[in-house]
Amino acid sequence: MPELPEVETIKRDLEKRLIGKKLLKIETFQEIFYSKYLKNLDLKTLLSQKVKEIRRKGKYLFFLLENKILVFHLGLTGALILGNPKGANPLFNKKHLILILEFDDLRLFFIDIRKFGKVWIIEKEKLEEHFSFLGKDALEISFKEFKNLLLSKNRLIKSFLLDQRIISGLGNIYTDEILFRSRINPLRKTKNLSEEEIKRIYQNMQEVLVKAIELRGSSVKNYINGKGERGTFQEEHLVYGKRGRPCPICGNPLQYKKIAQRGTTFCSYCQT
DNA sequence: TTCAGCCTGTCG
DNA sequence: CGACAGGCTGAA
Repeated sequence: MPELPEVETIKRDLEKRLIGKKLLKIETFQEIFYSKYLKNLDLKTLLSQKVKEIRRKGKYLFFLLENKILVFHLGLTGALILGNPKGANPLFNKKHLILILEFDDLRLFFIDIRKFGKVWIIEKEKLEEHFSFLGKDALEISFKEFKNLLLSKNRLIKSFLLDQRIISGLGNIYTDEILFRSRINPLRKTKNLSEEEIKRIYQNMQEVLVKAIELRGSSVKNYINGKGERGTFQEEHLVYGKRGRPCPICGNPLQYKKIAQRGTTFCSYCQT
């Protein structure tokens, strides 16, 4: 579900309304909640703290409270919605509700159909330490760093881009879109890429992500933003979810193959 | 580096 | 019914 552009959209929606608000109450709705969602529990320690800041790195969201940090990872189908998700949101179903965070005059709903999401609480000073495993955010990394990382590995470019420990934020939609626009076959090994090819990948990565954020993310199925609305970048998808359909450049049917354990759609003629 | 497994839903 | 789905983990 949410990749960098979707998580960024949610972040922007939430920070607009939550900064400075005080957390008054937390309700949980799943029996499995404590074991599955929360790494270290004790939600009570969060109460009566104000939201100072909301940050994102890769696909992680951090709510910085006064002396704790509440961390979310939305997995495949997690959603964070301000206001009551009933009504406008067709996705809403009580059995997918995981928790409600009640702020001064607002309620934040965390819902998750497939329950692959995660929530945990960390100490304020431990943010760096806990997330040092995570690679630089795809929008923050420089071309030079990107190129050096890429040449230091010898892996399939698709699996390289998906590996959150190297660069964070890309998932299956955006890697396929970036590789198609860069005319690079997802099976290429990183070490064999030329400077010019690396540049294409880097530039398309920046452009696709920026454009997708502008359009408030891709809603293929379940994704909705912090206001409970769909994004529109799916209308710009050239290959993702279009296997068998004609390649928008050459017209040959788009190929589909499992690469790096993920369904991958690409054009074997245009992507070399 | 592969692979099942974690879950629920949809589509053919 | 099987195949597949915006992700990630831990074990073989």
